[in-house]
Amino acid sequence: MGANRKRPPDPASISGPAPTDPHQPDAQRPDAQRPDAQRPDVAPDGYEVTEQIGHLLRRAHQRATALFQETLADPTLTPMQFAALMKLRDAGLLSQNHLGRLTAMDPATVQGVIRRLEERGLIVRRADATDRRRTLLALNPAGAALADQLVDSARTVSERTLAPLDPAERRTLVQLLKRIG
Amino acid sequence: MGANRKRPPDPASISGPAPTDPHQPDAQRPDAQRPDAQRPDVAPDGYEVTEQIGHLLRRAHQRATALFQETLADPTLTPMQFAALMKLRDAGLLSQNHLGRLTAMDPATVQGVIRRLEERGLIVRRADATDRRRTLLALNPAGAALADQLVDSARTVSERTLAPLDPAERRTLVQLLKRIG
DNA sequence: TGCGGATCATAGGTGCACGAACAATCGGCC
DNA sequence: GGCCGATTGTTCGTGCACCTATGATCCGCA
Repeated sequence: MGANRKRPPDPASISGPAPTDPHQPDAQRPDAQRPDAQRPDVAPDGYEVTEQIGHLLRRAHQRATALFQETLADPTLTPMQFAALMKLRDAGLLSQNHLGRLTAMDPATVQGVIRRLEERGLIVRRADATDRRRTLLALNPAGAALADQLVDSARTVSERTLAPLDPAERRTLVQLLKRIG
Repeated sequence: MGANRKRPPDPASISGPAPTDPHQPDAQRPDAQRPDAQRPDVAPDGYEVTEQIGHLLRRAHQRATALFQETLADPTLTPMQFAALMKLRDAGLLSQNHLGRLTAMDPATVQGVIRRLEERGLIVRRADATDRRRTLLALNPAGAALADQLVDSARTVSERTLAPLDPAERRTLVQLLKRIG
């Protein structure tokens, strides 16, 4: 994520950086044979990074994030900012650490996410009277309104992300991901 | 990723930041009811961020990365550095952009990854004589040796990541991810 | 031959992710 | 009542991810 999120994205582009193209001319170019013929040009064993589960998860997450950016009604919100917003919408009031646990964010990451949301005037922070270590977070009216307003397009994000799959496959994927997540 | 990758991780810990705990006392604390009773404490509509495909992919990728760090024989290598190493092992010689396409890395990201690999003395960069825009990349002997040496533990990473699933489920997950990735 | 579009590498900027280290505070237990 | 371990939030440092903008180079085509 990150980057310049100040401009509505091109609705035509669906991709992240590039779709892991399987084979381009490069490796077959006349002078690209190998450094000194010391390396074979295919894996000596069958290991293929691109086929590994870690890489596939990264790719899928990459595409999901790209779709989020180009589909959400407010393209200036990042996925994590949106997640924090929605969790606060449900919970009403949360400490930073608890928000982090609910959204699987590191405390140090929560720090940055809520700081930016506060700077944008979407949430308020106040000290917890009963536990002076804590900072309580809540949406302010602007944040609450924005949250409500974005739900529809957020559903579309999920819809578009799962678009290549039929309903049964979608359920299967979700279940499997929950088990390895 | 990132952080201090200078110390072997605790083999007991398998998690990322925290397992998205469903409900902790916080939201039910006496004073944590709601700001001014202006927000209900459950989603007014049925939208649950944590259930969305984007969040599940992020969580799964998070765990896969954590397992990578604590399983790979060389814990100082990041997933992307490792991926670059393996792709160069297969291809022998690649331009930076082509490496980026093969591994789904943005050109700007490739920049940083290969710079660090070069600083560690694992790869060499030289100008392409036939196309002066390009920088060709190749493993040097140290990089080639390291790459060969890490394959085994890399297989273990995938194995551990998929551990909760039986063989049929693993194949299903991989196929579904390829279709949405 | 020369021009315009495409490609390659890079720099600068923002945001997420996470480990480590801190200071303040809380809480249980002697 | 006081100490010690745990929790909370923060800062710092590193790395990935991606956008924009630039300059150099390549290539097809008139």
